[in-house]
Amino acid sequence: MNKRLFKDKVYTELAKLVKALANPHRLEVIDLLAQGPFSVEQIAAYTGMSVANASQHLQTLKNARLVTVARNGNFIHYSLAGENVFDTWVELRNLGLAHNAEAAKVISDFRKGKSRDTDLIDAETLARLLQKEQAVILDVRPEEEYNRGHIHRALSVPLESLAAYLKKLPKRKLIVAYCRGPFCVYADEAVALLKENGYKAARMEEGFPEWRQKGYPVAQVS
Amino acid sequence: MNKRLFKDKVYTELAKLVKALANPHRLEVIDLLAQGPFSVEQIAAYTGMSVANASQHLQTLKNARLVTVARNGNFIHYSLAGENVFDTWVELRNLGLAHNAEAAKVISDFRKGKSRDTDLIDAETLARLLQKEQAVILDVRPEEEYNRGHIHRALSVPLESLAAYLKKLPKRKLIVAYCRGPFCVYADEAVALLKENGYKAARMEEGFPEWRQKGYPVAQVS
DNA sequence: CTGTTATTCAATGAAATCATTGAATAGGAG
DNA sequence: CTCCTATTCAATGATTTCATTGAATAACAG
Repeated sequence: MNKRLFKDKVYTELAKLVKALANPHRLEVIDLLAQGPFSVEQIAAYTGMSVANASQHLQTLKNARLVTVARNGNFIHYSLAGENVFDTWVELRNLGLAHNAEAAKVISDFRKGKSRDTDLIDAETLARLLQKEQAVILDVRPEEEYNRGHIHRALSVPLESLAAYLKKLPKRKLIVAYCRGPFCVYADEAVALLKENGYKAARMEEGFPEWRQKGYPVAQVS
Repeated sequence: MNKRLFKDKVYTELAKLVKALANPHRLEVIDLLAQGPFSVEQIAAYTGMSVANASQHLQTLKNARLVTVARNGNFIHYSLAGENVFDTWVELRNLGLAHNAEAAKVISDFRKGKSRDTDLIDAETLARLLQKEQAVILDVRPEEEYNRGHIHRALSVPLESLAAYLKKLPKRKLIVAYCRGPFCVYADEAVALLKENGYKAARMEEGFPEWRQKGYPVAQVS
């Protein structure tokens, strides 16, 4: 076989894979599916797409073998096709944040809108605090996602329940909120609310999937 | 700011980055630039593009901050914008080979065309052989690339010179050829030629950039 | 079986990507 | 300054991507 023909084929095949990732909606879907399986309807609702549109994007992800399908009664649940799909997404995300000043700015602007100085701690720091029992950890995702797996000792306090839950929290300890990932806004809103009420609060920069990826302690059914 | 608007912005920005990667020519350019800086003319020649077309693709890579530009006399040299660009490319490549059976097949078919049973060894194995001095390592890339950096103790034997070089090689030791990366075909052709002439030969699956990425010993001007 | 619900499919038009062509620039050589 | 060469730019048409719409499937409930 011709050398050039061979290379054309190889890079074209790889480009197909990358093309399947090269769309904002599909990236968001992958980010969401890192939490676990979701139905088309749920995916559409979470990402603000019409169901038909979500379905189409899911087809292209499926054709690229990035997601897998499982029928569950009347529903069809999509999941990431493997650990390495999430790993690649994280790699792309980090590259984007490092090289695309615009993306980094969008995030920091948004955070500034939520509270004057947002305290951010990374997974490594939180792991240390957890070990020394120096922090209360709040999982502010929907309870369903908490039930699928969460940081060891984290409490499930979905954002809607936080206001009612406030008085149960200690004022002296640091309250750390986390949610799905670095782009998830629940944690930012939780921290803002906590601070308004005089608590010491911070958000973990990453989300649950990153925590698990790094091998820190989790509680998980499976 | 609206939550959905924020997410749209973030994922759109990231998708721009991924879109810049989502093209066979641009992937090949990144693979090539992993060897070091090249001029537009060289890039066009190596990848089989017209100069104008290569230039356009380089512009989109530049706009995404994936490559950097440096003027050198009359020429303009493009380089990868950082270590992590190569890391991401490797991640995407691996994901592609793992999830896209078609891509894996194209490669294995091509290798089968070169020799009955292609002996492949990975960087880890070669590192062990190198340490025990049990292999002769041939760098079959163009000499210019060898000069920029190569595996410790590797000999520069560009493919064209291999036939003339044959008699200097020992028949008892294993001869390991490597080139730019897993898609580089020089090494396959070198191994085929070596085997035809009764040598024990294998190719290292990865290329020089991967070897360096993994932290194995290199000789390098810097 | 019939009706219901979740999902997919097919068709459409708007927008973006791509390769080619030929002209424009910008810097070095003489 | 003028010529030369490497690179970029602008315009064109072909192809692909994308969201929307409404119809088609496929599995479950009764």
